Amino acid sequence: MNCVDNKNNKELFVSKGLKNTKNRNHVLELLKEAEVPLTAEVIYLKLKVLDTNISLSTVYRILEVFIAKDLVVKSSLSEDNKTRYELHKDEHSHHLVCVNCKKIQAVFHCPLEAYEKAVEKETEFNITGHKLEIYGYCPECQRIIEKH
Amino acid sequence: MNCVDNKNNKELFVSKGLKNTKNRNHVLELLKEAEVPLTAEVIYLKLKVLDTNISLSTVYRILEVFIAKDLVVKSSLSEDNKTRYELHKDEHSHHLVCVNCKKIQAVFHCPLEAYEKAVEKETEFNITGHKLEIYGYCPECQRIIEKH
DNA sequence: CTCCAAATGCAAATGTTTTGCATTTGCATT
DNA sequence: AATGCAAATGCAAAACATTTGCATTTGGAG
Repeated sequence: MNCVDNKNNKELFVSKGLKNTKNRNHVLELLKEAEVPLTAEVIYLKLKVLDTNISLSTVYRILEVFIAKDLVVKSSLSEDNKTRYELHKDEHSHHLVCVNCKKIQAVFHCPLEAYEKAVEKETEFNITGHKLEIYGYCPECQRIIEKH
Repeated sequence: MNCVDNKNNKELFVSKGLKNTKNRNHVLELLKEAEVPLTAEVIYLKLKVLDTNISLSTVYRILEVFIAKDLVVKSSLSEDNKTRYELHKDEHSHHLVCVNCKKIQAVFHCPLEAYEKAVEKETEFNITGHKLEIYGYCPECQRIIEKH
């Protein structure tokens, strides 16, 4: 089983051949709670605040191994040059990014299955996935901008 | 008019309030010829070869001003950490990336207009655009992998 | 409890992108 | 065509994000 759905962390780590460490638990918990993809630095800072002493390179290494084990995916085709990370879930969603305040919000339902099949036919690629990000102005920023 | 379609460079620069410089012409030409988004470094190296002496920071600055004037859009692939740049065209396309050899190929036809409208309704965002990347194995890599 | 490979922390190295500043260039104006 | 000035450029250094080397610590198998 590839995805992080309903499983306790220890069981998950063991099934992936990973040691069950404090740091990995913390990072995984943060990612589970997160509603949007997080940068390595944000993870590092959040854990610093929660007393935990983790080093930034450990955060990167944990994310790297999580990716290798298909627990996490890199996400964000985005503007800033920071890589963001999120859990690899079965139910896949996309992100709506406010171009003004940069707020990120998840959008469920993805209309691309049929499209992938069509592209597969047209290009002879064997399609394995896609990333989609949608940009626009969130309701709050629309109001702010209208006032000017 | 926002997009780079049929216009000579000088006219385009003037209409955007930009000086018509040798470097900007070279960068714009390269982007016009490119079939896939280019990194700043690739642009720099290609121009070096073509005798032109440009500095890497100038490449970055030109790309920055082209983005500000809506001539260019960033289109970073999440896999590598290099930002890529391509012309902002009216006819919009997406990219198909081989997860094995990293080859990039454009896909025309985009099925997302209706979806954008639906998301707009659902979220009250005012949608301005999206980025889509599709991943898979290209025909050549499929063959190579089958052999093993 | 012991032991060893795997995980971690820290500092230094890398690779990409940005910035400061002195010099050059495009172009509007004589 | 010559002049002046803001904008553009080159180069070196700075700023970031990410990765790596190495000495130390830790999880968990035996």
